[in-house]
This record gives sequence, C-alpha cells and structure tokens, in this order.
Amino acid sequence: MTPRGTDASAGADPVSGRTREALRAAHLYYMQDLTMEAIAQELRTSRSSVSRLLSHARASGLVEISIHSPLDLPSRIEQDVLARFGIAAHVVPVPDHATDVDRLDRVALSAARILGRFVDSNQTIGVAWGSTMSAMSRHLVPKATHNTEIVQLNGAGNGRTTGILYASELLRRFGDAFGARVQQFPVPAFFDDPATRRAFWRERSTRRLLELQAGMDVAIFGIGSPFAEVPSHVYQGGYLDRTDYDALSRDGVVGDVATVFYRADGSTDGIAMNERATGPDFAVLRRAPRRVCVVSGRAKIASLAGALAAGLITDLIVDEGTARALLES
Amino acid sequence: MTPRGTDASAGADPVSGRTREALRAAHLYYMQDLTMEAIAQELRTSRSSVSRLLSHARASGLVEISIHSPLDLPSRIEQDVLARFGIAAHVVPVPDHATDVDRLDRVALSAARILGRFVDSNQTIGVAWGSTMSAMSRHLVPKATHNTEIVQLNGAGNGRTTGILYASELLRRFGDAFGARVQQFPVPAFFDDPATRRAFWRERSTRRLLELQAGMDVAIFGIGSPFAEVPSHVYQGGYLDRTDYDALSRDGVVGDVATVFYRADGSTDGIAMNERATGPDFAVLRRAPRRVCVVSGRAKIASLAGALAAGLITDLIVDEGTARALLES
DNA sequence: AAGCCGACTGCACAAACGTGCAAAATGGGC
DNA sequence: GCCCATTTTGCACGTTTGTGCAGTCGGCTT
Repeated sequence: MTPRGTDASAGADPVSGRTREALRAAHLYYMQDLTMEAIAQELRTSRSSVSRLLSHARASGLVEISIHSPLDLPSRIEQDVLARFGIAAHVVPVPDHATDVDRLDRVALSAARILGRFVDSNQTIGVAWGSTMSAMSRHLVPKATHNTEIVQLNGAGNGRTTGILYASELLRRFGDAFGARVQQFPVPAFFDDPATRRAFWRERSTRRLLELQAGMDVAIFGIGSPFAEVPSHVYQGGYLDRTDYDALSRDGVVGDVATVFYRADGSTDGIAMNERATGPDFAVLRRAPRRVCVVSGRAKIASLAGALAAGLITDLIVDEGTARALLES
Repeated sequence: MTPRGTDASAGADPVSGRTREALRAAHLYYMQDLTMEAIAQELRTSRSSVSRLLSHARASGLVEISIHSPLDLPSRIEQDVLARFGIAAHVVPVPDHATDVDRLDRVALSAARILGRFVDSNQTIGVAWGSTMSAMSRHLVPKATHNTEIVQLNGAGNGRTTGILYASELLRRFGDAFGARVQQFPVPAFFDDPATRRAFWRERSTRRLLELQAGMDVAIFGIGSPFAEVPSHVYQGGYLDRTDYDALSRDGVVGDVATVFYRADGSTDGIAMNERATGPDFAVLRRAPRRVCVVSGRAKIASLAGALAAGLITDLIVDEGTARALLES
C-alpha cells in the first residue's frame, strides 16, 4: 500500500529539495544515530553525498549544536568577570601555549557560532572591521531574520589599498548570513584633514548613515591595540604613519574601537586623531543596548581594560588566558 | 607569566571535575572544530577518553543538538496533521520498508530526545508504560529540573510476572533523567473484580495518587492496539485472557491508553473492562494541558484515530508512514 | 547546435572515531 | 594499612567519516 509515496509530489517542488534532504539526513543522523552509510541507502545516494549534506546542514544553521553549563557550575571566570565588570563574558577555552594567531582563529570561530544569539529580526546591527571581525565573518552560521540591517561602523579606505573591497566583503558575509540589508560606509578610515570630515558629516547621505548608527540595537567589534607586539589590522594596513603614531603615543592612547582611540581610563577627549577618524563617538556607541566585543591575546589586555573603563562593552567574547590575565590586572 | 595556571586550583575542586572536562571538551570539539586527538593533548589524556567524554556530554544533555526547519518549509505532513486534527505533530522520518520493530525503536529514540521540550520544573508528569515507553526510557536526555514529580498513570502488575519491577525501572529512568521524584502506583494493571478496585480507590494512599494524576501538567503515553497483528505489551504480557479479549471485541474496542479502552469514536461508556482497569479516566487525563502521545507502525492507525477522536492528544510523535496513512484514513 | 561553465556525484584513500579488553587507579570497608 | 570492588585509562583494532579528484549532468551563451 502507498508504494513510494515519499516523493509523489517531489517533482512539483521547485524550492531547495536540497534543504529538504539535508533536514531529513540531519534527523536520521542526529536524532536517530544512523550511520551515514545507512542514511545513504534511505536517501538513495552515496555516503559521501550524505557527508556533504550534513556539512551543509550544520553550516547553514539547520542543525544547531549548543552547550549548556549545568547552572550550578558556570565557568568560574565568567562569574568573576561579571562580578568585577558587570558584563556577560563568554570564555573560549584555548591552551596557554597557543600562538596569538591560533587564539584569534579559535575565538573568532566560537564567536561566529554564538553570534546568532545576539542577532534578531527588526534590528540594526553595527559592524566594525579588522582581523578579528574578518576571521569571524568567514564562519558565521546563517540565521533567518526579517527587516534586519547591517551598518558599517567606520570607514575602511586608505591611500594605498582598496580597503573598501575588503570591508565590503566582510559586511556582505554578515548580510548574507542573516538575510539582512547592508549599509556600507564608503569613506577612508581616517580623513587627512578634520575639516573634510566635518564637511562630509554634513552630507545628507552621511547623515542618514549616522542616524542608523545612532539607532543601533547591537554593535559588534574587536579591539585595536596600537602598541602591542602583534599590531592589529589598522596598524599594519598603512592607515597610520609615523607622525600619527607619535601623536597617539603622546596622547596616552591604549587602544581603539572602530578606529576611535581612547586612554587607559576610557577617556577620549582631546585625542587629535579622533577628529579625523570615522568611527562612531563613544556616546553614540553606548546607545546600543547590546555591545559585543570579541578579543583574543594577552597583548590586548591593556586595550581591553580601557574599553571596559569606557563602558563600551556589554558582552565579551574572549579567550581563557586573556580573561584570566584581565582579572589579575 | 602565570605558568600552567589552568589547574592551579584543580585539586581544591571536589565536584565533578568530570563534567567540567566534558564541557571543555565539548567546547573544543563542537565550537572550535578541533579533532579529538588535539583535544586529548590539551586535556592531557588519551584520544579514547576524549571520545568517551564527548559521549558523556551528549548523553547527559551538556551538548544539545537541535534541528530547525526553516520556517518557510515546515514538514508538509505536520502542517496537514495540524490542519486536520488541531494538534502539533513531530514526524519522525523512517523508510517505508522498515520493520515495525525498527520503527518503534527509531520513533522512541527521537521522542526521547525531544521530550526535554515538554518537561520543566515544578510540574507533575504522568507516565504510562508499554513497549514504546520502555524503549523511550532507555534514551532520555537528562535535563535538570526542580520540584518535578513523575507519577505512574496505571498499574503494571499481573498474576504471573512482576510487572511492578518492570514499570518501576521505567519510572526510575524518567525520574533520574529529570531529577524528579517518582510516585509509583503499586497495583495490578487490571483488578479481577471491579469491587476490589472501587475499594482500593477509597484508600487514602490511592487517593493521594489519584489527586496527583488529576493535577498533571504533562502526560506521556503510547497507544495499545489489542487487535493488531503486532500486539502491544499489554496484550502479550498475560494481562488479559481469552474472555477479556472477547469482551473487548464485543464492546467494539479499538485501542487503549494507559489500559483504559475506547471505541473508534473515542467513547468509553459501557466498556466493562474499564471497570477493572487502573488507568485514569479520560476526563481526568484531558485535564492535563499537554498530552504527548508516541506511536509507531501502521498497525496502530485505527487505535490512534480513536485516541484522536477521544481528544486525548495534544502533541503527537509518530513515524512518517503512520502519519501519512493516518491522513489518508 | 555546439560549447562552456558551474554544480553535483561517486570513488578511493587517508584521517578521525568508537569500543572491547586488560592494566591501572580510585575509594570505601574492615 | 591493606584489600577488594568498582571505575577509569590507554591501546589496538575495525568502523565510520572527510575530501581531492575525475567524470557527469543541466543550464546558458554564442
């Protein structure tokens, strides 16, 4: 009775039979513990295809894997960070001997996978750029949203390379992952002349973007550490010259968020470079109710502490060693 | 600086270093995509131990794997069941040629894994018994709850075997999985004499249990199908004799839920056996806001249809073939 | 119609994984 | 303090899974 009723109407279904098969494979694999071999038989395909189907199911968010600490033993470190700084921390375990490159990759990967918790429909999401954000962007797990908007926090152009392309690719990845519109910010990272910036800021197109930033629900950013041994993207990319460095040094700068510089106490007043920078004023940034910061590496501890002092962060994703060192500082 | 700070205080931590390690392994494996080999090095143990740690993490609910249909393509069948019967269906994919034993196992496994959605703190959970419930009980994924109570829906003793042990084992598994108290119902499945039952029902200890049943938040049960080729547990276990069968047949019975029998139209009035049965009256059962039924196999379609007619079910977990056949009936 | 391009498939191999077993470790009980 | 019962560990093996590659299919262009 009802022979091969399964795909009676399969031909009539134009949309993504792919997704449908991926879902079925996921059920069979994750809910029923069949082997891929067995699933291949049920789906009349090869084992390798099932493997790929399952990869697709994971990468596209059909399958979600989450980890719950039993509530009685939340990570000690996360508790301590909450107690001391009043923010939610997500500590990523990384062995102490890992290189900074390793650290960054692993934190970015973890961050990408939990980002879905922060993103939802009808939101405006501010996104910065840099090596951390770039690594994250390559591992985002898609999540369907409606009417969500990704807005670039700061310009990415410079005299030499077309940072624009780099940033737009990064933004595009975020947009794709969440089915969101993307608002680029096509300006250089730093203007040469503060006056040019002020002029630009009066342009209607710029003001529209600044208004979007002012209404952000979530901001996502890394942290720049100008004087660390492993310089952040901004400091390698030819965005700053010798003179700029000296100025930052004189002003007592310890880090930047979206190319806006700050001191160890979190203050920004009188830092000349900020007159030429394109990132949002911290007062604007702090209007976003959720401000997610992704950091890795001990080199960034001073910068991170400054950002905390400035009250820029509500949710911190950080590697274990850095979190521990932060608590000891 | 801070050399091997990792386990500086490990010795001072008496509680489940096991769970802590499992969590860490899970992070590394599921969030950071490390291989077990790499994790073994980080945890200073063998690869096999990591494999076991991860198994433990999954089986104990530290790691949760869930599958989301994109909202634009929920299973067609689930939609149809909702439209026709007004209940939420969870359809478990099973190939058409699977044996009924296979079907039952696979449905029970899937059911066990989604049961967590229905169970929460401060609830009273009614649990029946039978081959389906038994298979489920072996795969429950633990979930921490407080003040939750598991209450047995119907007696399990019979003249020959100590069904009591069997049922109590089943109940215990539910209790363990949810950290809940367990209320056994130490009576036979059927009394020999209706009068004995009535007497028993007046006992204080019995009344306490019946009150618990009356206040259930969730009921979980399979479906018995007395006249199907593959008889349910109740019908193999020596609970009924020839005379009983004939009586059921004469009364037009098509199935039972927790040893209470009903006809195709869902009615129970005048079915003699029910005078001697120990399961809850359907009026009582229907007071539970959530009533989860787990069924598999085409043989049970008539019984399932009857239970639906009786309005016993709010959430149905069922194999694909049976769901399809139900819709065609 | 031929041709090109990208996406998908199955094969074959290497890598990663699960599990029975014996040895080692742990932790009460006397 | 020692001993036995139980649990945990690492090894070795067989199984299961990921992936580069070459071949195929379908759609689109010229």
